[in-house]
Amino acid sequence: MPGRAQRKATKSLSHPPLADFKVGVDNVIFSVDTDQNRLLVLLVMRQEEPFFGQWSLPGTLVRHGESLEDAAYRILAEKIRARNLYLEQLYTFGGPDRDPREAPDSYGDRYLSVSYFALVRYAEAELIADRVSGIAWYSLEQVPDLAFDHKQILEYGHRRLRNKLEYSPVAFEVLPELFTLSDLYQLYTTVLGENFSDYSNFRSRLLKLGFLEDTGVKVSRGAGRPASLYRFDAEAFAPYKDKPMVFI
Amino acid sequence: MPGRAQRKATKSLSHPPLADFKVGVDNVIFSVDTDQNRLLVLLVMRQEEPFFGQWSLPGTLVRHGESLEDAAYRILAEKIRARNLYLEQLYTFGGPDRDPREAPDSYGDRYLSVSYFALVRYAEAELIADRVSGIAWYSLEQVPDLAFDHKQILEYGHRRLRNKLEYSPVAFEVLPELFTLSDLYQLYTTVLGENFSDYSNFRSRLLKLGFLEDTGVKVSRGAGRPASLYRFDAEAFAPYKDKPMVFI
DNA sequence: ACAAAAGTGTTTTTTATACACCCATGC
DNA sequence: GCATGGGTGTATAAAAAACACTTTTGT
Repeated sequence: MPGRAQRKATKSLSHPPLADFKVGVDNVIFSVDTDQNRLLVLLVMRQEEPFFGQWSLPGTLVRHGESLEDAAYRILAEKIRARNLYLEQLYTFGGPDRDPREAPDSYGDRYLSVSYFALVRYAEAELIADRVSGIAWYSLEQVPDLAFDHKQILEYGHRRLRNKLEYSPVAFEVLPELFTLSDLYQLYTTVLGENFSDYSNFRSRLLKLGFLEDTGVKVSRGAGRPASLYRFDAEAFAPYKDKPMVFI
Repeated sequence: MPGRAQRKATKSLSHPPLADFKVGVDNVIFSVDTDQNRLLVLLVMRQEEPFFGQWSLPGTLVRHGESLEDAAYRILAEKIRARNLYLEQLYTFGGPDRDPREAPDSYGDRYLSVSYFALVRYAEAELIADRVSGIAWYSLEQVPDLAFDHKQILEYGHRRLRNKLEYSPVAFEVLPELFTLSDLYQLYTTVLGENFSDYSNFRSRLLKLGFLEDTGVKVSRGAGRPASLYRFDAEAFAPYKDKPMVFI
C-alpha cells in the first residue's frame, strides 16, 4: 500500500501515523407495547463474523457518498417498515480495541460506531425478516448478551430516553396515534419507574397544557370504566417547543 | 490498492463500497473572563491547507492507537496549560463534502469530525503559542468566520453550554476557584441572557442548597460594598447529582 | 352488588416571582 | 453624603404533592 505510506510521510516524521477508520452506525430503536406495558428494543441476530449468531443492535457500515444519518435511516428501513419515526444521534464510541476486527498492533482499519436513537410505533412497525429471520423486539429487562459494546450503547440510549421523556413530547412517537391517558401514564412509569408522579396529578397537569385532544371515542379494556382515546396535537404543542420541563 | 478492492468484493457485489475515513476531533473550549464578563471560545489560526490562515476550532486527526478522548485531550494539552478541566463529547459531524479534502466523486478518504466540549478556568489557563502564535480567546459575539463547518459546531457547543448551565454545576468549572456571587450571577446572565432570574432570588436559592462555601474573605471591586468570596463544595453537592434542574 | 379501572376535586406544602429595603465601601 | 454594588427579608402567586371521592363498566 504505497499510497497510504506516502500520505503519512507528507505530514510529519515525528508523529505517529493517523488511524484509518471504517465508520459504523448502530441504532438503538425503542418502542412500547401498550397492551403489555413493555419497553422494547429492536435486536438483530448477526449473520457474520465477528460475533456470528449473537444478538446486536441493528447496524451497518457507512458507504461511499452516504451521510451518517442516511446510513442510520438505511438500516432502519432494512429492518422495519415504520410509518412514523423519530431519529437522533446518540453518541460516538471510538476507542481502539472496541472491535475484534482491529488487529491489536497492526495498522489495519479502526472501527468507530456512531450510534443513533430511534423511536417507532409498535403497532405500525412491521419487522422485515430476511431469510434467516434473526430480528425481534426484546423487552428491556430481557435483553440477552449483545455483540461488541452494544450493551453499553443500549444503556446510553435508555438513559437518553428517560431524559427526553421528561422534557419533550417523545412519548407520542412511541405510543399509537390514539391512546388512553393510562397508556401514557403506564409508559411514563415503565420508563421512569414508579412514583414519578401520582396518576391524577399527572393527568390534570397534562390536560391543562391543552395539547391532548380528546377524540370522544371510548375503549374498554376488561373490567372498569372505559377510557377516552386521546391524540397528540402537535400544533397546540408548538408554543411549548424549546421550553424545557413541561412533563414530569 | 489491491487490498482494498479485495475487501470490498468479499462482502457483496451489489452494494456500493464502504467509505474510508479519517477521523478528526474538534474542541469547543469555553471560558469566561469574570472581570469583563465575556464568554470566550478558544480559536486557533490554521497553519496548513485547507483554510490556511483562517481561524478554526482547535482540532486534530486521530492517530493510530489513540482513543477519541485521548485525541481531544491531546489537542487541548497542545494549546493550553490548564489545571482544571471539564470535557465531554458533543456531536459527530460526518456528511460527505464537509471537508474540501474529499474529492467530490473520488474514492478517497472522507473526513469525519467528532466534536468535544470543554470548559477551563480563564485565569489558570495559559495559552501555548507555537512559533506563529495563532491562538486566542475570542468573545462569543466577535467570533470571525471559521474554517470548515466549525461555526455550526461552535453554535452547537454554545447550545450545550446553555443547557448544562441550567441543570449541572458546570459554572464552577469556568469560574475561578474563588468567586463572588455576582460573578456567578453575571456568568448566568451572559450565557443565558438577562431576566433568567432576579439576582436576589438567584442568590437565596443557591445559598439554600448549601454547596457554596463562604470563605469569609471579602473583595472590593471599585465602589460598593465588598463581596464575599465563595467556593464550590463538591462533596456538599453530591446528593444533587443526577437530580436535574437544581439551578435556574 | 362489588371490584376494577377511569376520571374529578379539594387541601396542603413547597417553590417561584416580584419587589422593598438595609449595609458597607469609594469618591 | 451619596452613588454604587452587596446582601436580607417579606408578601403574593403559582405549582407540586397528597389523597379522598365519584363515575362507569364487567362479572
